[in-house]
Amino acid sequence: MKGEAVYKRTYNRLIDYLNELKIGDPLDSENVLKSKLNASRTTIRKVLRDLELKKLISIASTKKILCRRPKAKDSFPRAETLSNAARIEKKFLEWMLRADPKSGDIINELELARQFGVSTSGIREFLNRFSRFKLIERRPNSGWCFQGFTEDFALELFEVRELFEMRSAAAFATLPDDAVAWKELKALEADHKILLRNIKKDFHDFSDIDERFHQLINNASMNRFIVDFYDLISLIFHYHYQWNKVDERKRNRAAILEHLEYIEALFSRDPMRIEFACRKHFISARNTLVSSIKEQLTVS
Amino acid sequence: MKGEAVYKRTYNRLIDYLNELKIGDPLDSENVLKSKLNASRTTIRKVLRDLELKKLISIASTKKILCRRPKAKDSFPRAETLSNAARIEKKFLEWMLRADPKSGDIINELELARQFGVSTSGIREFLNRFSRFKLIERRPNSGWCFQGFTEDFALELFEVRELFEMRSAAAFATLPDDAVAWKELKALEADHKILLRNIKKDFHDFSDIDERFHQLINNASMNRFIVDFYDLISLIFHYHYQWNKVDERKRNRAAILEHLEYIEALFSRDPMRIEFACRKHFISARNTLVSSIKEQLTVS
DNA sequence: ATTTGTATTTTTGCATATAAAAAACAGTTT
DNA sequence: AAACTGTTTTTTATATGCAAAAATACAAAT
Repeated sequence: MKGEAVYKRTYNRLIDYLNELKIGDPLDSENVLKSKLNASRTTIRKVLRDLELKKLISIASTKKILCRRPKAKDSFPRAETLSNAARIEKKFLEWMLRADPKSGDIINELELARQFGVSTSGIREFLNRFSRFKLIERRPNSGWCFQGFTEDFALELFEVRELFEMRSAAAFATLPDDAVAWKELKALEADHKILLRNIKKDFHDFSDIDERFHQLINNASMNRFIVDFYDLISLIFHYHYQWNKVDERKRNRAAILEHLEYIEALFSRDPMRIEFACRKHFISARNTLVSSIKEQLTVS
Repeated sequence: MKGEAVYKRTYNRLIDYLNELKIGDPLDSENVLKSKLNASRTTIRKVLRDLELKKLISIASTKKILCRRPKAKDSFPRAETLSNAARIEKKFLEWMLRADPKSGDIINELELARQFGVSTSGIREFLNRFSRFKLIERRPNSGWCFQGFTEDFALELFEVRELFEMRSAAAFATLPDDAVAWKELKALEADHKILLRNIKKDFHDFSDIDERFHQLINNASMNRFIVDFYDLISLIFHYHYQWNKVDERKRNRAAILEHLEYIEALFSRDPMRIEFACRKHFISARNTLVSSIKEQLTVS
């Protein structure tokens, strides 16, 4: 009744591990595997036994050796390695995109459970965790009320985002010269330039690079609350990118240019320049988000 | 299996309602009672039937009338009107104060469930909700790891708190003259002055007035994320006030004076004065918190 | 000292069961 | 027909059950 996601995940990891070996090579001890694969010895042992049954390895009391190269189909499908909780999260986000619930809509645990084919307790636990994003609100003894991704929501989100990132960017500028963050920023700058050259076909890749960039800056704050808040931003952007396709290439190109200016400002370590570039970027990012919300509202 | 907290709470509320009536008066209809007492009609009906059995009221198909005045012992004890979830929260906070878990300590659901005399699912749901405060962290397939109320934690908390409140205070200053917040601020100012006069005996009341004051300011931000963050601040202060008793009167007196200066600055609507007073208050508040954490560390 | 075999105990993750509460439905009465 | 009450259906809050995974223990082997 617990699902076997951990077992399958560990199994796949062990296969990946075997792929690094040559036939005849000995495997690490159970305890070493345990820490390498991040599972309990109990699970490791179960996997090892099953791999022996499949003649992938041979276990002779003291030494385990690889017998044949694993094939692709020796692994479990990735979907089966997801925990129930992860699966529910995925389904819920997909459902949100499809059903596009509006402010005031009520969601009910039983209905979602039926729709997703999982138990109510799973749904309940997920909604409880998800509520930290303030997109849903519990009504005691009744259901959950959808708060809607409204213009107000976006503006409040951006207010905090800007507040946090201005602070983080300032902190970034004071990092010591040998901090790894500078190297990562250099690498990101290069990636931005490459993407800018290939913008015609690769403009979709921006969302990824955008997240990496802002996350890098926010991490410089060394503040768990600021870093944590970026989870919400990521979620919203992931969600929002799904429906705002108009002018995407043009918008992304403009954003890359802003990022490059922002990066240059960071390298200059000049607080005024940083503040200026950061604020400029946020103004256009906010406008993009807000206008796409308004569009969405007129569509539906 | 659901507990009868809602029933008992509604029962008590209905008793309170009856206390407003004279013997022989008719009660409102079920639907009116439903909205007055904030419960479903189902629950209202159950309570009404039970009150009839106890001869407090008489129900004649169409009209319900009060038969005798309710006595104090007709109500249920307040403790029984708490939901299971609320009870667990209370117990957990008490437990935290007593056990004073340190960074790295592991808490386990089963153990807490046994200790609190509730089911593991109740504990699990609570811990899930509580984790938003970042004081505990889930270890998948293992327990929960206590993060500890360390100096770092306090500093990060204060960084965000200051960032938010500076913003809120600035927003407060731009509220229109007729906003209720100004009246509430006036009232709070008076309360501060009264408390200052009676500081010798009433210094304990400061914690309450402190929360009201900062909450009022933060509400002016009109930002759900900023307002929400104050839940964490409240929790931490409630928790922290329990063990830092040294110099409490002196500290509170100083804080009241800072508040009064801060309030005056708000009334002046001068951004510079506000920023100055706000920052000054936070510096001493942070020092108080940090030094009491250090003290706590040396004690244990 | 590190590994493994084996057995046992504990704890987690998830599903299910059930009483309480809410919501929906259907008559009545005014 | 609007407001009220009686009845039935649906949903939530919580406890319980159980398989999977983790943790523990210890002797035997290298």
